[in-house]
Amino acid sequence: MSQLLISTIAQHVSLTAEEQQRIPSFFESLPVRRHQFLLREGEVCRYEFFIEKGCCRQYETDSTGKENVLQFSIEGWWITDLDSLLTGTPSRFNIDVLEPGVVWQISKSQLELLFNEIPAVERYYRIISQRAYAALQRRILWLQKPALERYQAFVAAYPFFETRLPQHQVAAYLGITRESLSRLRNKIAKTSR
Amino acid sequence: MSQLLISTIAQHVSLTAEEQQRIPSFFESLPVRRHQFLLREGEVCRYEFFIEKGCCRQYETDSTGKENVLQFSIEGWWITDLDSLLTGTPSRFNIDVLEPGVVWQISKSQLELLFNEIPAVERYYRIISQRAYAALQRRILWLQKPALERYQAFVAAYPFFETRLPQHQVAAYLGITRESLSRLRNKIAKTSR
DNA sequence: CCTCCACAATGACAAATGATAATAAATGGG
DNA sequence: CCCATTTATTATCATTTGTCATTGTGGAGG
Repeated sequence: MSQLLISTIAQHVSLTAEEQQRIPSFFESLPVRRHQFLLREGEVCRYEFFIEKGCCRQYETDSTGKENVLQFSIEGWWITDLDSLLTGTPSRFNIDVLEPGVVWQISKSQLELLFNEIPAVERYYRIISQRAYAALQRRILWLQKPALERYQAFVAAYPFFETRLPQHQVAAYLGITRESLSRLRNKIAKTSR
Repeated sequence: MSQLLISTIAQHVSLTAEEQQRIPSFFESLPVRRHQFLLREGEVCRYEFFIEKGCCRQYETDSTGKENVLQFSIEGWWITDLDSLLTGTPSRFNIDVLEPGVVWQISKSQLELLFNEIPAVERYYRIISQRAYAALQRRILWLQKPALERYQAFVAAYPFFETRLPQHQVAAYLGITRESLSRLRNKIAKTSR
């Protein structure tokens, strides 16, 4: 039973006891190990994933082999390639597991079914979609600024990632090299003492 | 009569003749002059804007006074601060007019009414929302790359902006200085001959 | 026709960031 | 607990990008 899935949804919309009981039945849960792929570049994305425990990342590998991180996702967050899922086109992204844990997956058709059966979930989905859009906009504005400000904005917005993610993953999210990030952190540490 | 508004929507969904006639009545059209603001930072955004003619930009002014462009919008495109519009919170953005023209505006309540009366428009709205989301994702990946690649990706994706926008506006969109952009263009011109 | 102003290009220099390499430290899996 | 692997730091040097100053250019408006 995923208590977290229900409580996460219930944070934004009201659910009856019966709805709370039925929702998990639309999902499948799966344990995931480190380095496991939930989606590979070139595949069509078939699921929306809810992270119950652990940590995942969505990234592309560019022509030079560099990995650019689009998103991280931890307990209580969702992750998928929405474009591929909705249009049925092959994904440009990989989604893999950084920390082992448990994810709940739901297919496109089951999701539609769930929306029809429990409209509150559709409402919840609209709310978080809108938040995700606003988050992407903020991110674009960060990326138009120098590396130090990007990093500080990131830490301010997501302080828990600071301790949880390897630094080179953070660097790949910020669009800088791990060496640059190391220098920035060193500079910050110096000026603060 | 905005033929462009109808034809733009009809590109993605089917509309009856009667629907085509009714849609514009939910909007107000207004001529706009250069430098006019459709939205100012600190205001709550009240409208979604459809550009019938002309060109607008959405941007923030950061703490150093630098203007960071989030979006450009031309004939057949939409522009608004969705977050402010939906949540009723003050906007961090300005939307102003780069080229004089005509825009059609629709309030949140009229938009909801329109969705209820003509469901095809709601479907259209979902389709373009999804496209806008995918476009933001692509943009984030561009911004994680060096300036030259950002510029080339921009030109490849939106060749018509290349001739239409002042270069310093493009630079503010790419997150680089106008001087850097000028250098990049110079380098490209040299290598191509 | 002239003037003002927005826009673009360029050079010189400073600062930030990337690339490479070497080393140290931490961590995960048997 | 140990070892292989991953991760982080640091130094050096090259490249990119930003800053500042100057000049040129074209167009809008008096």
